Amino acid sequence: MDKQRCIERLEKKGVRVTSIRMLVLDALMRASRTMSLADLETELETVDKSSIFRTLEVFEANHLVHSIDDGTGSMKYEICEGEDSCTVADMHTHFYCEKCHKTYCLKEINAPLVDLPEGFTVHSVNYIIKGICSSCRE
Amino acid sequence: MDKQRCIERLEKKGVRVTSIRMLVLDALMRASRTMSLADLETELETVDKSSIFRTLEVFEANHLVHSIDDGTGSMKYEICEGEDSCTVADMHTHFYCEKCHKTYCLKEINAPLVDLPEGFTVHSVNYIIKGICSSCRE
DNA sequence: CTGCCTGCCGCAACCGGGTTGCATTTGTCC
DNA sequence: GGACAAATGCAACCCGGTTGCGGCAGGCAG
Repeated sequence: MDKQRCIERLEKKGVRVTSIRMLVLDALMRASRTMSLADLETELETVDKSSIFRTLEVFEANHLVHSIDDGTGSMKYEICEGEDSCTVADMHTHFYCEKCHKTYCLKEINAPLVDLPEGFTVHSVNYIIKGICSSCRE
Repeated sequence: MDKQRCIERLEKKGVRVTSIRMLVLDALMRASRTMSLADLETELETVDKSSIFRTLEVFEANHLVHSIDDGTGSMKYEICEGEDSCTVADMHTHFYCEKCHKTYCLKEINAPLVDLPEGFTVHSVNYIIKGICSSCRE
């Protein structure tokens, strides 16, 4: 685990450093894709799910992670790339594979933004494509 | 209630006509926006939620309605416009108001479709914008 | 008409993800 | 060290969705 890097990141956002926060942050940093609360629970056997849940709350409030609802019924969490907070323009596309049930981050593809009717204010955008991923179709 | 219209729609899809199916279909046809299972439960006081649930399953399987996950934790249902099944190209944008908690169908705005990396097959697209709707910002 | 069979429906119980209340532990500051 | 605040673990709860099962209704055969 890259202890130093975790501590830096936490301190940079003014989040108090604790052992659990290190564990959760590290797991998310190592993950190549999004993780659900259940994923984290499995990986961090010793940690209670409510602690993970509250940790994620804190992380999200401090723009360390953002959450994605991929429509599977369980929220996915992903570490924020930029050092600063994620804006609407930064939101990227996610792809949910209906076969292997993984949610991919297509970081290189920004979520498209359509024009809204008069009077609508945008806070966030959620763009999920469902289908079969490249490794599942053989 | 436009009884005749309901019967037509059901028969056209080969769905057996029952009183409950009429009620659910009618409620959805009258709705100007998406409805959740809970919304339907409230509107159709006399009908059990499991019956509504199973009715919606049948409707969805027969392309009478489609479901949208707006990220609020409760699925929304919306009557299919076209007489035939909804394709990816037909999917339109939805807008969730964080103040009044309603999900709007922006029928005139098709969901954008981005290019995916090699090997990914698209089945469906979910495009939700969250923010404040025009009637909530005064 | 009668009986059978299939599908629809209501009830109650269940499930899983998320959330909360509360007591305990940990950490910080003086 | 002591006091106070924050973080954590545990257990219970909540809510939307889902299922098992028994009862009912409607269509069809005899």
